[in-house]
Formats: sequence, C-alpha cells, structure tokens
Amino acid sequence: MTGRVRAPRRVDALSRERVVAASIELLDTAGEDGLTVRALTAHLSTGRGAIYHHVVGKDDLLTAATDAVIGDLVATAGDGDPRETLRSIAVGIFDTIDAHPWVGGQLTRHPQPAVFRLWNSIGASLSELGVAGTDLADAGSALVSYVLGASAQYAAGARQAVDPVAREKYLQQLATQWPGSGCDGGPGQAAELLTDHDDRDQFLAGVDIFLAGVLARLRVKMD
Amino acid sequence: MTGRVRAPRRVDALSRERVVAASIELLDTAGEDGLTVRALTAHLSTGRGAIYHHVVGKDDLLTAATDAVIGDLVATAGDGDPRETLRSIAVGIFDTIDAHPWVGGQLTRHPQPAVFRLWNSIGASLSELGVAGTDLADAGSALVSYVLGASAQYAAGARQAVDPVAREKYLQQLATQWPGSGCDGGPGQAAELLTDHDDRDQFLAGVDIFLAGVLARLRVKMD
DNA sequence: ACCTGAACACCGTTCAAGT
DNA sequence: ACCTGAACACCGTTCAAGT
Repeated sequence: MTGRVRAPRRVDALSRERVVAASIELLDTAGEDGLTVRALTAHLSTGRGAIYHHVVGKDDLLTAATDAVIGDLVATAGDGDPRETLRSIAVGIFDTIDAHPWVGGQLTRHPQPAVFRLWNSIGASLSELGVAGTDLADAGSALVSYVLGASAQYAAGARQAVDPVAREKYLQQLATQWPGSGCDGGPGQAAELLTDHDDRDQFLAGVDIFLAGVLARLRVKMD
Repeated sequence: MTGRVRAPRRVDALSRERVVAASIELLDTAGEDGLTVRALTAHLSTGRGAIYHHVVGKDDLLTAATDAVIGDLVATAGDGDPRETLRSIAVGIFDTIDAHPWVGGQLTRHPQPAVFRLWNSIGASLSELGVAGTDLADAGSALVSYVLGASAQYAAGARQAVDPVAREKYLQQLATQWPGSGCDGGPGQAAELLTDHDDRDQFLAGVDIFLAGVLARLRVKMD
C-alpha cells in the first residue's frame, strides 16, 4: 500500500532556496508587509523557528530574495550600440521593479550585490560611449540613481501625486472601472496596462534626457 | 552644545505640533526604527494612547513630520536664472535628506503633499527654460525622480558607509571592478566616491547632466 | 542535524476608566 | 475634552525539547 502519492507535505527538507522562493511568492502576493515569519513558516508547513537554520534573519531573507529576482538581469553588456544597451538595462530594471514592487524599496534602501552588477554594466556602456574619469563616475552614479530611484517611485505610485493630469485620469479610471468591474479582468487590466505604459515611456524619456546630457557634455569636452 | 538640561515639564497641553515636533526629534536621534509610540509618549511624558487624540496613527505622524521638515523648503522660488533655481532646489532637497535620512525613505515610498510642491517648483523653472507640453512632463518627472531617489540613496549609502566591514568590502569591489580603474591608486579614488563631501558634488553633477540633456533636446526641437 | 512551538521582548492601536 | 495605562492582537527571534 503506497498511499501518499503526490502529497507535497514533507517530501523535501527545508533549504535556503526553498525558504527564499517561498518568501518571494509571499512578497509578490501579499506585499512587503505580508512577509512575516508566521505567514512564511505556515506556507512552508513548518515551525516558526525552522527558517533560522537556513537564513540569518529577516534582513538576510529580503536581501536574498532581491538578489534572486534581480539575478542575472544585468548579465553582460552586449557588443551592440552602448546607447541601446543602456536603455535595455534601464528598462529591465524598471520592468522587474514593476513586477516586484518590494524590490524597489529594497534596492534603494540598502546597497546590495545586485546594485554592483548594475553599476558595472552601466559603467561599461558609458565607457564605450567615450565617457571617462570623473565624468564616468558622475554619469554612472547619476544613471544608477535615476534608474533605481525612478523605478521604485513609479512602482510605489509616486506618479499619482506628481502629475496632476495623470492623477486625475488615473483616479477617474479607478473610480469607474475598479469597483464595478464584474467582468473578468478586462477593463481593469486595460487600465493597468495603460498607466504602466505611460510610466514606462516617461521613465525611458528620462533615460534619454540623461544620455543626451552625457553626450552633450562629451561633445563640449572634445572642442 | 551648552550642556543645559531641559526638564520635560508638562506646562503645555499636548497638541499636534508638539507631537510632530517630538517625532522629528526622535527620528533624527534614534532613526526611523526609533520612532515608536512608546518612546514618543515617554518623551512627551504621557500615556500611550494620548497621541491618538492629535494624530490619526503612525502613518499620519510620518507624513506630518516629513511635511514639517520639507515644509517651506521649496517655497522660495527665485526670480533669477531658472537653471540656478533648479540647482538650489535640488541641493536643498539633498541637504535636507542628508540631515534627516528618514525623510528620503518617506518621500520615495509614499506620495506626499511635499512631493507635489516639489514638482510644481521644478515644473515652473523648467517652463521658464522653455520646456513645454509632453517634454515638460517628461523632464519634470525625471528630475523629481532623480533628486528624490539619488538623495535618498546617498543618505542610505552614507549610513551604511559607517559600518567599517561593509564599507571596506564595498570599496574593494568598487576598486577592482570599476571600469578604467588603474589611475593613481584605484582604491583611493573609489574611497573618495563614498565620502559625504563628494556625494554632494556628484549629486549636483547629475543634476547638471540632466539639465544639459534638457537643453540639448530643446535646441534640437527648435531646428 | 533538523525541526517544533512555547516563550520572550517587543510593536501599534483601542478603550473603559479617570480628571 | 483630554488623558491614562492596561489589554489586545500582532511582530521577529530564541531555545529547550523532541525526531
């Protein structure tokens, strides 16, 4: 009698990977405040103290989860146009933080290994553009700050307080489509996509302004 | 530091202003985690529930404290060169967040009235420069995002730089991985990137890059 | 070695009871 | 009306006790 064919109960032992994966799941579904030791251990069907055998504490958990999500995103600078590479790096960060808003607060609050890789990729592309020395440090810092900060703020919904027109539109859409949306996801999703789309364009416009500034200063220096 | 001892006498009745002022004091001295209802009410020599007669809750407290600190910072709109006005607004935000690091997280996490005023000031100066329409929205959003995000990240980084272990590790990685390192003493140059004084210069350099980009695009559009 | 879960020291908020 | 402080429902972390 075999019984218990596919019970996901205690088949695997706990591991750091499983704990981190469950944390990401919880963060995505329940938000930053939804990640509690109680909720996490309940999700893992284990005791409250079990995770402390695989993780130092909650800080370690947040850092590991962030690193797992941002992971290989900033893999390597392509050998194409450095401008395009920079834009795709920026958009990659934006989309990741948009999908996992808690990553935004995490990356901007405390420096992490993931931020290093971002620095290196951005620095390499700027270097390819011909930026060097102090200018490279200045431009790299500014671009990293913008990409991280703007993505985090867009994800946090800063746009609603910043742009009165978009705020009005957003609230109107929210008022008309959010409460009465009985149909399965259609209008609500459309509204989300619209606002996301605008945010993304505006974010990228900021990247382009920045790159234009870098190139303008580069040209001045060459004269 | 005079050494004068201030006795916590209960001369005045509690008020929203006194509660907010005490919160700011606590946030500045004990950090973001140091603001607890227990510590606050102890500081005010009152019962735990007393503050709830003057404040909705902790969120309201944080918002009010942030607004009080950022307060009239943006109010001083100079009628001089808009570029200089923009730079002074940016530096004002940077210095404020540097002095009150908790303001950084607060402004970037949740939209606030203070952010709206910042957007208006920056928008007005950009408008004076001749930026209009979609370009104004794009440039304004980008600058607000950069000023807020970069200031918050520099403040967070400065706090972490106090930890000697993390700082050393950070410097080492920076020195070995930063592209084009190899000039006079890589580590030394990397170390300079983390000092507070250079932070301000680097932050302002970022503002100038953005402004150069805005002006460059403006020139292109005029052709 | 790994896991359990009660216990501990916190936290924000509420509310009957006082003034 | 304003304040008090015990009580409530949480939280992260620890640790003797089990397997």
